[in-house]
Amino acid sequence: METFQKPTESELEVLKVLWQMGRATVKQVNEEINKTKETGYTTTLKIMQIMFEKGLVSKNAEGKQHIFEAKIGEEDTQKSLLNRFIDSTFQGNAMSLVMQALGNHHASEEELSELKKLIQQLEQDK
Amino acid sequence: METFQKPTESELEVLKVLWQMGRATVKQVNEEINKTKETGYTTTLKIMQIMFEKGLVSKNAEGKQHIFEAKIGEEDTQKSLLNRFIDSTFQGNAMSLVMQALGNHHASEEELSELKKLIQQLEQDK
DNA sequence: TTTTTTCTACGAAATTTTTCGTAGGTATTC
DNA sequence: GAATACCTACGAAAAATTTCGTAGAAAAAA
Repeated sequence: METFQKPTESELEVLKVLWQMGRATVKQVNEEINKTKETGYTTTLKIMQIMFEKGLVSKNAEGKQHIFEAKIGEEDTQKSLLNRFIDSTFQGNAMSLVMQALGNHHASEEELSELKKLIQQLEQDK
Repeated sequence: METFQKPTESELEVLKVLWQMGRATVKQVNEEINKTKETGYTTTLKIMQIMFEKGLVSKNAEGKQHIFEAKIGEEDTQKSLLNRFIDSTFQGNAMSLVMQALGNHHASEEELSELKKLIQQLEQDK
């Protein structure tokens, strides 16, 4: 996993759209974002230009418009942000985060059994 | 749990110290923070003054100096920030966060058995 | 080919967060 | 009681992030 600059909140919103769509124009990204939050086209464009400079996305001219793609993966990004979050908010105590997340959010039976499977694996890897 | 404004990164650092120490002066907080990150006294003071205005901490004059205390609890704050984080980074998928956290961080046997206990509880509460 | 529409580039304004200098007040020391 | 040390208040600068207006190029329509 390559290291990358921490994306800002706005950048993360863009990334989410790109992860979901694969590749998209500024217009498409902006439309998606506007489903949640009113944002001008040039605002989204600017964010994406900055992201390009930072190497978070790639650009591909196709006619006059540019097609963007995320250059950092969803899992890698989540992992990196998660580590930072655990450090900053849970004092590095990952288990405490896990317990809280489990306690506060409803989990289906299926999810729980998947989780148990993972725990078994972890126990074996000792 | 009362709602409160999201603390910024710097404010969170102050809160961590206050949670740990219970009550503390600006000087003490600043010294703690300086173990990780060089920061001027007035910087920390200003942050804490802003936090006071936001209602994140309480102040108590004792002689010429002020004693501060966190007004929001550690667990409540973690919970609130965690929910926000799950939404912003994991698209609301708490399980996905749990699995990643478990996978990336070493868990002791004790922690794992505690976790299993929690899962059992959750299964019973169905 | 002219007009209109659609995009990007760029720069600057607005906002939020962080940092710090300076002034002034209170206690302590000499 | 004057000098010194220690704290807080305040305001403003600096830095980071977000927002948007305007200009101009490319494509499409007329």
